[in-house]
Amino acid sequence: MLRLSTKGQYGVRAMFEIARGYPDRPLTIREIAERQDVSVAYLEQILGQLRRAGLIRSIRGPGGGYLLAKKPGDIPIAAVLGVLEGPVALTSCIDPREGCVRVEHCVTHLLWKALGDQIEGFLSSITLGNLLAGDVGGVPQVKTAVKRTKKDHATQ
Amino acid sequence: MLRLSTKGQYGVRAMFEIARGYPDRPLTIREIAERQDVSVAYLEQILGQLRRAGLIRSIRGPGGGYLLAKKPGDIPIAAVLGVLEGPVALTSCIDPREGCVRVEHCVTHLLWKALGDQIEGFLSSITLGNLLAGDVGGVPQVKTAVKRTKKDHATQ
DNA sequence: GAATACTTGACATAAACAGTAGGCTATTTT
DNA sequence: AAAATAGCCTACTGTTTATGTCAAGTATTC
Repeated sequence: MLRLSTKGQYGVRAMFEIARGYPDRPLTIREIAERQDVSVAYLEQILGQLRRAGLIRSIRGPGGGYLLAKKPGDIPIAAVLGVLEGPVALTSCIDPREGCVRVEHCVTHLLWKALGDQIEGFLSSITLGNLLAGDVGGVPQVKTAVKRTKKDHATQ
Repeated sequence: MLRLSTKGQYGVRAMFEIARGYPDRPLTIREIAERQDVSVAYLEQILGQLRRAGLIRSIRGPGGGYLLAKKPGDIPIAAVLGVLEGPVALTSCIDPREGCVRVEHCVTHLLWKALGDQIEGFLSSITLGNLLAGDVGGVPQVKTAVKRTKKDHATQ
């Protein structure tokens, strides 16, 4: 369940490659494609989206390529995925572009909303900088996001 | 990004309806279908899977219908979705049924793994019982799951 | 002005999703 | 026993989305 599209995956991996060269060395599409084993043509599409969104910038002509538009630490994974796949919207019920016709009847609405926020929060908390440093998954398990009965106070 | 299939959504909603009748009143497919506005034929498939997985049990003949096989508090949402959609596997890289050919090269592997665990943990922490009680999303934002570098101390 | 590299949009294919259809079996009621 | 009720099972199909490919063009540098 909940599979991420390859587009999103490739996008993140491409950004990672570009980040490695930051700040001086522009990477050509060809280099990225080879290192991450993705077709050049497909990458063009992906990088195009990311560029238009302002996450990277391109330099044309010989010696050109792609560069990050900001510092790696300022680019959360959520931003990359947001550009390539739109907002986290587990159900059409939640999607801001559609809306829920039956919010008040929809018991599960809150559930999907909460999970979506959880995911969004997680992806926002991790930047390309973290990825470069290998700073991922430091906290294996997070406390439950359910408010249990009053007596159980969050220990953290 | 990360859309949940309707099958999973319907499944959870159906389980919720069944849970409302717990423990005495069996619900017919027809009732569930009407209340949750899903086709009977489609629901049959879904409930069949849930039944074979042991989450619900059925009673045939007049007066029959579906009942929860356990207490609502013992059925986490993760179990329902797991049956209907398989394990959380954001990437084929993570899917236990496929496996990753390039684990050590795959920088993002850890990232997807961590996110998957996060989601799994969340969905495991919420049961049908919580849903019945409206106990969802009590904690809107969870602390970041990334261990930041020492110099950048989290301001919040 | 030639080489390099990015830009754009149309198109092809395959897989997954979402749902339908139809017939069958079990149980209860009359 | 017959009829009515309710679940059980499998196959099929239309639609959408994902995943790319291809071809032709534009900008920049050497």
